Amino acid sequence: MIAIPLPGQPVRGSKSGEPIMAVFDLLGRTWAMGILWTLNKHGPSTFRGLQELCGSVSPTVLNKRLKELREAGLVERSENGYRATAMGEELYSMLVPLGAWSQKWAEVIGQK
Amino acid sequence: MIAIPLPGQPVRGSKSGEPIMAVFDLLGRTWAMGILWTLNKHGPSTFRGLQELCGSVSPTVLNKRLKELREAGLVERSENGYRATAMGEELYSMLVPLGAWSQKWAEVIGQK
DNA sequence: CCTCTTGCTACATTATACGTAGCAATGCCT
DNA sequence: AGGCATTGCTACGTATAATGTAGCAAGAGG
Repeated sequence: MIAIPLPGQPVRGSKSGEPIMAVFDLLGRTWAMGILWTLNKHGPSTFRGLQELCGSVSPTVLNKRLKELREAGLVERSENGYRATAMGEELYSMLVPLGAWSQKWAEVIGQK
Repeated sequence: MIAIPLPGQPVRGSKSGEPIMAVFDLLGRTWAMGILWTLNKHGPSTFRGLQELCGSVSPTVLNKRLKELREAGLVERSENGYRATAMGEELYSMLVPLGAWSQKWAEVIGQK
């Protein structure tokens, strides 16, 4: 198994070690952005809570993603379950514009 | 093979059909963001040119991603090779802040 | 002790990604 | 026309990742 993507190391998808490529690797795994999105939108959640909020995520993948996100310092465990760290919230805030963009994109694609 | 992720349909990672989930699926595949990033940073590139710029992408994956990105209306073919569409550039502009964030993240992680 | 919830792990199946090889088409150049 | 280089892929075998169902160990509450 390839390691959890961290800056300064070759990652799945790129061998340059550029931080942005580590981010792309980290986020470019099933449910990674979805989990970050959900955690920030709904606040802290338990493992099972996240499973329900995400709807169709298998516990295997959820567990892997949570481990990776925790190791990357974006998610941590609290008394209320998993929650985003300050870094995680910052990253989330950069994903937020994607939400609005995706609506627009949906319209454009739909018109084809 | 699951279809190319489009809004309004269940996608890999989510069955809700929300556009944002389609975006997460589309971008959450190896090299998808990397290609978008490279195309916008270096301008239009040929297939082989992209292969070199990306460094370690296999033609199989590059071809798949390009097909998906074209179908999603983010990339198109021009006389100078592949290039980002207006929509693609817009999406790219939302990824740009990630570049700066990733530098900061690299420092924080590195200090551990 | 029994039951419920939580946070996982096991395992078998399917889907993706990787990497090397190479082919068909086009554009030179002689 | 013949030969060579470049481009945009496709084939194919292997390796890695994701899915989905089942279920177990630990803790809380009665």
